[in-house]
Amino acid sequence: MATSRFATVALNVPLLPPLTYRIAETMSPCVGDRCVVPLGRRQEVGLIVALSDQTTIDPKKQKTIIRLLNETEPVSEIWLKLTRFAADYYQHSWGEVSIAALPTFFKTKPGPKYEQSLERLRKPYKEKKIDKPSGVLTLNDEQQLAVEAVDHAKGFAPYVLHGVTGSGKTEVYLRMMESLFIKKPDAQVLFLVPEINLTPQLEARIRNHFPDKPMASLHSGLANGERAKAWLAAKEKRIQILVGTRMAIFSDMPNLGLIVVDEEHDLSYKAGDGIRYSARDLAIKLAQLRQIPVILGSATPSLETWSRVKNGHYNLLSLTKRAVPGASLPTLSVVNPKNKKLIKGLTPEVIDAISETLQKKEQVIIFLNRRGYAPVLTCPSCGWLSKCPHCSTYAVYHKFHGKLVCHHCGWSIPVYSRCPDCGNVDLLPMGAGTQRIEETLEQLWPQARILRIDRDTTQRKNAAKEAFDAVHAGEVDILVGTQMVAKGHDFQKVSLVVVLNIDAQLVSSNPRSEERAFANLMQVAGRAGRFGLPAKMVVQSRFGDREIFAALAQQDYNRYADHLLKVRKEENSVPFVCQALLMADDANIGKALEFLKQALKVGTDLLEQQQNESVVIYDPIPMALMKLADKERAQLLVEASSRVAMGRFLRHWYRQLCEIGTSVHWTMDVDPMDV
DNA sequence: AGCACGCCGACT
DNA sequence: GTCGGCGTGCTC
Repeated sequence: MATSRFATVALNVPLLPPLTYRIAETMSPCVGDRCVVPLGRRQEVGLIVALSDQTTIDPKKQKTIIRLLNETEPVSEIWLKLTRFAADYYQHSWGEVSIAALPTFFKTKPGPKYEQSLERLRKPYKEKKIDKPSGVLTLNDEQQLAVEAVDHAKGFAPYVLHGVTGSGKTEVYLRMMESLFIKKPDAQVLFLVPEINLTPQLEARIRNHFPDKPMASLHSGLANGERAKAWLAAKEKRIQILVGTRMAIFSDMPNLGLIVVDEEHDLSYKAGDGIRYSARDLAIKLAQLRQIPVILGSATPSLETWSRVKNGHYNLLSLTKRAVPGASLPTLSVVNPKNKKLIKGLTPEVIDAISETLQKKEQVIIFLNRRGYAPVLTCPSCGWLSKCPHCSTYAVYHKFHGKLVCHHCGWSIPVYSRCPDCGNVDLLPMGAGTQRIEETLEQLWPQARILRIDRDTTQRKNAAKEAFDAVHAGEVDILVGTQMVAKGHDFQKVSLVVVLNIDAQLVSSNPRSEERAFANLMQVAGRAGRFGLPAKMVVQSRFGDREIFAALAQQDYNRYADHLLKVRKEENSVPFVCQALLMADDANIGKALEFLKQALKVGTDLLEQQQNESVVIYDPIPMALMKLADKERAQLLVEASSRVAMGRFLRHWYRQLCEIGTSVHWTMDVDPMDV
């Protein structure tokens, strides 16, 4: 076979399509190989995406590949297709996406110890101890049906596994994997999870179930070397099961036979910086490219996913029964704190319910989505407020560390002993976070054993695990914390769940906010009454008559999802429209807005020229959190009636935006989560 | 994105 | 006279 003379190379450069390089006589590269090429004055690692015998490039411009990096197999054609799709969809160059998708080791120019490092990466994983061989659980009929449906699937087959908490979704995933391995013993499985440190027992459970299937995990908590190792092991088929966070979607698994996206509604699947991709959406694309099944699992599927079930694009697998025998739903009561005598923010109903539960020697969970002691510190004499100097928000008072901390930019300062404006020594915390509730609980029930779980108490490695273990062991009477208290743990003796301060999420301007509130409420409700104890849930809210609480009382996701879809349809909101967000930031909001105004003008002209009537561009507005880390931010919302129309517009618009070329920094977010 | 080139203000 | 500010433009 004649060797090609030119290679087209994707490089991590914005806007730039892959560039064509000469191939030295001594090289015989493949599509998918990495290489080092000259680019301007520097040298970069690129990815060969095509080979050819001729080129239209001016010979004076032509340069030659410096080094071919083919000590590892080239990336697969499907991997290239996936990154190319992501590049087009999220408006970046192919090179930006494909190079960024590689672990650091594979995208940096090889140093003198490159070969040794590669060798080290290929060292086999240490055999992990198996705690106990897992017993064979009997599946109920719904679970059995779900497993069989996927077992019989041919080619690309997207499924939604909708199961209430405690309905045994994990067991179903395991059996789906099992039946794949029976048919194809060398198959690979990609198992995506939102955050790996909150699911420590999941990995162990998979390992116990498949003791002879090599497995690895891939997430941002790993060192660069570990990431490269897992990536390479997946690529070289030395592992068959990869459990990972969103970044794992860019693994190249040649024998991939099944993708699982657990808790598919979770926001962490959407990348918030750099290339803002959705790993869940790319998982669908990848399954399509590989012609395999993909399972989106959740107790509260996102409305995007639910609407695709409704219009027949995804197959629904329902688990309606709690797999744990004797498990019951908590009875819900919503208490309006308005006009009530509150004791440190707690209504009498909540206080009584806690006392009762403690008397019965059962456990209480208190869910409050706000960490710290108080969201703001104030001076009653002059009105001073603890503003963050770098953001348009307040610094949260953390009493135990004696600090004011900005939760947005991380700025922190030892707390003032007197008001910095007027010198008054009596500064007053306003509102309550988890720390303050913990303190209140200690005062009201001095004999109770209280444990707080939030980002502040779980920073240390294993801290989260130890805390949850303590709850399991029954060493805790009251567990108070943020969303973390709601993440999949089987607490035995919880018979009361209290929710404080959910109202902010019910009156937000973000259309997805209420949907998220519901997911949080359902999840935390699922913690109670797992083992036959009659359980109660008390929510403090001023909006007790809303549909959300009626649905929550019945644990009826379908009812609520259908209701929300109807509302969204009437409002012509997501998922009935596609959105993209253009965000600009600058030290000065005026400059950011000025850029967006130009962008609006350019976009409007473009739409006219395209005769594209299915796209609407709204006026630029300052963002809700206008100032963040000394940058003032504004945004421009674009809505389209279809992805195709949106894509057509964005592609041209993006080019023109680059040509505007102001000094203002800007980014684009396709399918944004925070509008 | 880098990294050059290039054309105007304040410095040894 | 040069050092350096960041606007503009290119990278096979």
